[in-house]
Amino acid sequence: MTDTGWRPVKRTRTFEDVLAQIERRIVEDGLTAGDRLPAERQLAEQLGVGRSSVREAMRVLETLGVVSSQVGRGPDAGAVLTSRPDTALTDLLRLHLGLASLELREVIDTRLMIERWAADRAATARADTSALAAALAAMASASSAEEFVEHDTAFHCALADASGNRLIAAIMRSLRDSMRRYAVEAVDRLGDTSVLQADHARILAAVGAGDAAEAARAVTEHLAHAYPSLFPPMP
Amino acid sequence: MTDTGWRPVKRTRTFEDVLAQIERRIVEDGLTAGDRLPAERQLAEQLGVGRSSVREAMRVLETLGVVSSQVGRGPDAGAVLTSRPDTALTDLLRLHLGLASLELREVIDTRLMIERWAADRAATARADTSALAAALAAMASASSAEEFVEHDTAFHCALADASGNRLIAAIMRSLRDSMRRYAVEAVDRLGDTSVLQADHARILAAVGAGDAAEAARAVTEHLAHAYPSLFPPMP
DNA sequence: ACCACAGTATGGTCAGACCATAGCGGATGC
DNA sequence: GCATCCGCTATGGTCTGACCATACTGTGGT
Repeated sequence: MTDTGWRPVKRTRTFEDVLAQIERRIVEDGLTAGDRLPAERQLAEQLGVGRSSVREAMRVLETLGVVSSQVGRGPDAGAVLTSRPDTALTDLLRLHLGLASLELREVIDTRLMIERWAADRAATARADTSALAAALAAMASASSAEEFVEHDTAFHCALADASGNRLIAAIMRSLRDSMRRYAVEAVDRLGDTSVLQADHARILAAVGAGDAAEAARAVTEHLAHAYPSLFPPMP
Repeated sequence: MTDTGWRPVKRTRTFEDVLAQIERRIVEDGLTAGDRLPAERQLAEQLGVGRSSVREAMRVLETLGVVSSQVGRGPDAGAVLTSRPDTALTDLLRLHLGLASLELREVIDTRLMIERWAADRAATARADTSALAAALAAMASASSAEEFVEHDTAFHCALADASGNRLIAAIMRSLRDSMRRYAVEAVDRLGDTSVLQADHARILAAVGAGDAAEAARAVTEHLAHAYPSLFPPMP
């Protein structure tokens, strides 16, 4: 029962070693998006491992949105460092929603939190609102729920972008992407999108006017309109 | 320039097909954490692909915190569905911080946003504060910056847990894990942790008293104390 | 009833082969 | 001289088959 001083032998899979070495190289050499990694075969030989282990490490890095693999030959071929945290986050959320280890309520609450913050920031910073206005206009001419949600997503992602925080923007994009199905259902259930469009216009106006408090309020009420079942009218 | 009607042939790698089918099975069969996936060889045969493709799909799922592979034999061996979104998020953030595609400022801003929200929620819900109190006590007897940060992390994660939102809690845990290095530096720079400890006590008290506004204020000031360079004193 | 040991299903790894892709570069024709 | 074509080659993608380490299963002996 007492500590014998023995520790279980750390079982490090080969690809994890490869992963660690690649990460070390990224940090130490200061590699950034656009830089190339050695070819799989070359890396395998240099590290003294099989190509499959290198491939599994690459697969992990690709899943995390850090590298992108291109076949063929030339400067763009091979494993190139990228910066796509949002696709990785999207997959993460979608799978865990499917696994029921996350509930829609939790995702929407998170979205509300982020969006209030982003609206506040964007308004305070007097951010450029042209992308917001463009999405708003596109929404007005949407002819289906799918199309509406498409531009609605663009609007809200533009709001997150306007906050100036890329992590927030990436999380927002992922939340929207993984929720697309539920958003379309919500719009279908509502039937009429005029309330939502008015909300959007109000958000845009508040951000444009630099009124942070009003922007946050507008966002909050907008989500309550879109998901009335999750935000019951307060007494 | 105009649309010719031609679409680029979708290049679907085999492992992506495998991935899609596994995901479909998870959703359609309602699989959840604890359930087992077929063995790699069996899956490969049933899908008519090589084992390596199945392995790469497994690697992706493992990276996303959805499955966990165990060697050996028996009920616990093989690929078992799990629910570890936080480890996946941690890797994601750490790598992107290393890649310099995210800045520390963005991460800390995100943390402040989350923590204010969590404190508000925990206070409003009158959540159980025993985990917070335990971490606070442990911090008081810490003898090194590393140890202090360890319990500090526990405190803040407990706060996120108390919000009742697992996604928020997972993001919080990941933010802290990927920032550990910087947190230790910050504590070292401060030298004295008494201010931070007083902040923690204030947060705990506010949550315990159900004072949401005060809890959010306390959290905000706490982060300003911990990272004075990022939150310059307002005029 | 217990224990030791062979059996076996599992993931982990490697080696080698072949394919598809796409840029590179020399050969060819004008 | 220039443009075009076509083979070469480096790259990732995939499959096969083999072998190893691990850890449970079941059997047989005590």
